[in-house]
Amino acid sequence: MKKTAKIPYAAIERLALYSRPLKVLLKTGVTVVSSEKLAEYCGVNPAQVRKDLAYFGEFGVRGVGYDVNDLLREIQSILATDREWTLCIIGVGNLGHAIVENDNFREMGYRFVAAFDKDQEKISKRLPCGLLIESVERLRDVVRLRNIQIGVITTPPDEAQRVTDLLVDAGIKGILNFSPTQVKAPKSCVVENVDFAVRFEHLAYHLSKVPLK
Amino acid sequence: MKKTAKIPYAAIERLALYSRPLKVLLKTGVTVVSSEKLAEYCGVNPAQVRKDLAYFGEFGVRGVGYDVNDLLREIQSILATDREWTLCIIGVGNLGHAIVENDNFREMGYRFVAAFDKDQEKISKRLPCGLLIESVERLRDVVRLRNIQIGVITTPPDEAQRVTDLLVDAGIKGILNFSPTQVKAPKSCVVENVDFAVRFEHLAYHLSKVPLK
DNA sequence: CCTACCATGTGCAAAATTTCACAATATTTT
DNA sequence: AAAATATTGTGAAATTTTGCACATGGTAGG
Ligand SMILES: NC(=O)c1ccc[n+]([C@@H]2O[C@H](COP(=O)([O-])OP(=O)(O)OC[C@H]3O[C@@H](n4cnc5c(N)ncnc54)[C@H](O)[C@@H]3O)[C@@H](O)[C@H]2O)c1
Ligand SMILES: NC(=O)c1ccc[n+]([C@@H]2O[C@H](COP(=O)([O-])OP(=O)(O)OC[C@H]3O[C@@H](n4cnc5c(N)ncnc54)[C@H](O)[C@@H]3O)[C@@H](O)[C@H]2O)c1
Repeated sequence: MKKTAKIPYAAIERLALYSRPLKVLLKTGVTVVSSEKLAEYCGVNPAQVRKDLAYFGEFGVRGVGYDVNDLLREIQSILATDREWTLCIIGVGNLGHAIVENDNFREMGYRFVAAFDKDQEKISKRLPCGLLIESVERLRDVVRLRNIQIGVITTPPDEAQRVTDLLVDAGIKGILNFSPTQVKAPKSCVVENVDFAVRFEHLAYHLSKVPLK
Repeated sequence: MKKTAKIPYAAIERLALYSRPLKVLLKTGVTVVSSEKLAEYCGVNPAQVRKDLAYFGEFGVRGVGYDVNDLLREIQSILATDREWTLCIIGVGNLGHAIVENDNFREMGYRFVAAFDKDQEKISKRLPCGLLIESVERLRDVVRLRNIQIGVITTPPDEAQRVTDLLVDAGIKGILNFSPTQVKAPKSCVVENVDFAVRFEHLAYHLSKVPLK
């Protein structure tokens, strides 16, 4: 594999996808898996699986397949989920609550160490996970003090850019924005806009092409 | 534009993206927008905007741009969000709760008319939006009775395929699966797997490539 | 009515991504 | 130990998607 081949954006996302069945196989006691099986579990082409993995190294054994445990560790190392990340959430509404309380994220190494809101009713309340909701006015200080790397935005869309600017100003390195607007930040801060309502719209589009009987 | 050009999957998702700033412009009283502006708001190339729209028709006026109101309606018509869809949710945990309670979805035409869980503690409780949580055992009957078209899965991943099979059996036409596993269904049922934890992993990957100071 | 101007719609080239097909290599069978 | 079988890694082909560049058609001002 050419050393500096450009890695498709989609390949990274598929890597994450591959890790899901690997975890299940590991628990089930299966030790080896082929690109064909893995592809089947994830609904992709086997050559795609092999090529995606080949961007990062040679993890398989010809004629045999991939060692489940090894491959999972390799993928986690590539995706940097083998380490701890410190995060904060801004906007503790229904979605923010769901994300912060999700055990899965903790297991993946995402540790929420702060939660901010601007609603006086919510500030100073404690979440089930133990996290205290703080005023968004404290954001800058708290981000610096607790060395927070990633900010997750779950405010309404009209507040999202303002919150982004606050986060950037506080020196945050990455942002996940769940509000349905594209926020912008300087190159020093990596932004991922996650508008998952588009998936509803995508489904509706497909259903509208299909006779609904 | 060639009549039967194959429409890229990504084009559909971008259409949804374009609708977000259009709604804001409409509210702000702006009546006309150029592909350049729209592209800027959405972080894409202006030619891309024009080409995406051209798959479906000629919505603009040369030398002028697009009428905000008209374009929004066209997009909503294409994405079939100009009509009502009836949905149910399976798994009323934190995420399921957030989705059902989200006003935005209702405004987009997604009407949740049933919520199912298997937890006896939750069954028969009423959600803030007024929806009653019902036993998943009633799924088949309720789906048919209330003419439900789309099922949204927010159960843990190890239950997702079972729930999918139930939904398919009940005759559902589309499924949105939010659990981190790829569920499979016959071609008669359109499935959209929405594993948004991959976006966390994607961000972590990028941050690990960047010096974190 | 003519001219200057502007932004769309689109043919075509470029780039990116996916898939094929097979050489390479490990294991199992005879 | 040779043959048969299995499955990876990858160059090259096929396909898909994006972006350029400009003709086209509409507006506005004189
Ligand atoms: N709920 C969902 O299923 C869902 C799905 C996709 C996207 N979203 C988006 O996620 C965002 C949150 O959704 P939700 O359902 O949790 O809404 P919500 O109204 O329940 O929560 C929003 C929270 O943000 C807080 N907030 C507002 N402005 C703030 C600011 N400047 N600083 C700090 N906190 C602020 C509010 O006080 C509130 O607690 C919205 O943009 C929504 O469109 C939600
Ligand atoms: N919370 C998040 O931010 C988040 C993000 C991404 C993905 N997810 C995924 O979404 C799913 C739900 O997440 P959550 O945080 O809401 O979890 P949760 O534990 O709060 O909720 C799960 C709910 O599903 C119900 N359930 C379990 N099996 C069922 C069955 N067979 N039929 C009907 N109901 C059943 C449970 O009783 C519970 O109420 C999980 O798969 C999770 O991985 C969650």
